[in-house]
Amino acid sequence: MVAGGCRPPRGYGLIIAEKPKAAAKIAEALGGRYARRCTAYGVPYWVLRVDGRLFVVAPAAGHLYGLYTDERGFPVFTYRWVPLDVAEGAKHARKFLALLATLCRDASIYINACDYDVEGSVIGYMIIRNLGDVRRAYRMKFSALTPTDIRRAFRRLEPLDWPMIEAGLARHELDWLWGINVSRALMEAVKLVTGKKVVLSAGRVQSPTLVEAAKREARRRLHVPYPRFNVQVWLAGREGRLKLTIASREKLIEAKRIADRVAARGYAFVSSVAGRREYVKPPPAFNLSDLQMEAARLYGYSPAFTQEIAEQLYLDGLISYPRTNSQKLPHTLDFRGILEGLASIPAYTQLVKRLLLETRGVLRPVQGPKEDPAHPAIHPTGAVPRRKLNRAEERIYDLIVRRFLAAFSKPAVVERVTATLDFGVVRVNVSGTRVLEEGWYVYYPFSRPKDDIPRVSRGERLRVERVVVETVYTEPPEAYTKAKLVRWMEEVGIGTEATRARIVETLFDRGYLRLSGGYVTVTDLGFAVAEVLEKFFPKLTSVAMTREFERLLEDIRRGIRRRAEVVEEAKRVLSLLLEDYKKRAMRDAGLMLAKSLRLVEAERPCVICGRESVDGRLCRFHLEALEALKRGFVEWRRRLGGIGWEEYLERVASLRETGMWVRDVAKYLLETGLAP
DNA sequence: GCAAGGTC
Ligand SMILES: [Zn+2]
Repeated sequence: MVAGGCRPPRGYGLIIAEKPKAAAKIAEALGGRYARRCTAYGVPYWVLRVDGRLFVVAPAAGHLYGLYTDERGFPVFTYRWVPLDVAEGAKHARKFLALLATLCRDASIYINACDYDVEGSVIGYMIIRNLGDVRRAYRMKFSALTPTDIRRAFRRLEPLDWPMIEAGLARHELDWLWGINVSRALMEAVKLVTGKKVVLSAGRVQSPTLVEAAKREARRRLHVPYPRFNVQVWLAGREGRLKLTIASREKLIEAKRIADRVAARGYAFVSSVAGRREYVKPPPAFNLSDLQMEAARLYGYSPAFTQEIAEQLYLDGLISYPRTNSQKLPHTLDFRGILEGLASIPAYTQLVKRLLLETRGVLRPVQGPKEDPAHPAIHPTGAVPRRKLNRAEERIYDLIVRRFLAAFSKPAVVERVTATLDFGVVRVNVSGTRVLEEGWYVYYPFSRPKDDIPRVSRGERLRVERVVVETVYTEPPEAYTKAKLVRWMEEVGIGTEATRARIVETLFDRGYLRLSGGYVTVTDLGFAVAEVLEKFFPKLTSVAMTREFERLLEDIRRGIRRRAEVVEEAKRVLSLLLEDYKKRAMRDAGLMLAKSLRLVEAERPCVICGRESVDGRLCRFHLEALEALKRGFVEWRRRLGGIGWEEYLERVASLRETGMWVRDVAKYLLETGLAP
């Protein structure tokens, strides 16, 4: 350890922060200029005096302990807390543990100053339990890492928050029990059937996500496009030409009737042109998933990549903590200081100047609805980059800065112009927008709409130059991107800001998902795991399990239930499920999984794809596709007013919109000439 | 080797 003031004499108070950045803020808030920054084991800590008493502020780095077992096989119900380098091989944890072990030895009291949430309670508690003494421990409770909040929390130290700790411990145990046991159940099943070791996994968050992706993928592959008939017209007016779809009908005959009458009339009359002003409020500052969505939309970045970049910017001191759900910028932040800092970055000098003029120095940001227990929305710190940012860093930083600036700006004024065109048989509204006042678009141009108002005037006669009936086809549901999958997880409330992108990547690492042209597709293994889980462990495939856990944890926090009873109940439920599975279902599950991996031959292969068939001819996917094709034929005949089976198959087989399994079956039927 | 949760 460093000499002098960095080795305080026995009897100091040890304040444990969740991370180095938080430790620095706490030290500064409590010790001001007199906080001495020291380093040991490559980890910073601070020594300071408050009212003459000596304190040391030292950081953890998130969880430094995790659950671990050395038992093999399943069911496995015994586990213990061990240092994270043992539990997960997390080498970086070692130096933090080493420092905390050293500092805990001579401390007289221990103060858990980790983020005030269940995980923070567990992080601090495990350190104090293993390296210090819980009988001399306290909790600091603050909802933001601002000097005021920190000082207030320090003056009002509370005893250890046992209900919160117990809830956090229960969360870890429940996830471990379900996750480890069901993962092993999957792997053992494959091993039983093939003798091979394949890494498979399941869990409260990853499994509902996999099932969601599989459902979407199946709907896409089973999509039978239906025809629609659009009446398109080319018009000529005083201000130029325009092309419009003026009607869309399911039945060809109806669309044709409209087209004929429009052509016969030869003109359209502009019966009205109306403009309506809309005030578009600036969006709030980013939370992590908003940032991930924008980076995906604008630059095609995956959520995990965006997060990695944001974390680096945070570590470099350029932006605030990125793993936040908050869309709020609390007034305790030093807005003016941040803006002054940004003004010294050439790219933002003019924008900041403009913003200060526009707001006349009254800095009141829009606040979004989403909240976070520990961190505000992502914002720049105002620090000037001390190195050249790479392209991705520059883009992400730019998005964050601009979104922050926009939050203080005025609404944009957009005019929506709607023209009503009268074709005799139909009246059509054509609308478009134009920006009248740029407002916040000046700072955040990425959401600015294009000017596209219809160029026609009231009372004008537009000449119909051409009329065509165009056949279009219904589109399959949209494929997920990684960012959309992360957003789905957020919407249904599973995972956290810190874990969602990582868990999506886990599904890829397991071979459940693949990327194709930037879109998520589900592999045969992914479908098989989803099917096995839904059949044998349906609870784990539903987001309802997270809701149930939340209720249980809340009960523990309120003292209505005890951790031990909640954990015992989970073990009981799992024990029944797993014993039953082992006896009756494991071979079936193993076969389903092994066949999807092509480790086992199908007994009666699907004539199209070789997967196991249901009826000796088609697999479950192609059988479903055949059913969809038959239903589609009825609909196509209704819409077209008559079409033969073979022509129908030919058209469906050739359409871009057709789902893969449907196309397979259509082609197969055409080749073999088999009747449906 | 397997979860989900922290953070580096
Ligand atoms: Zn098949």
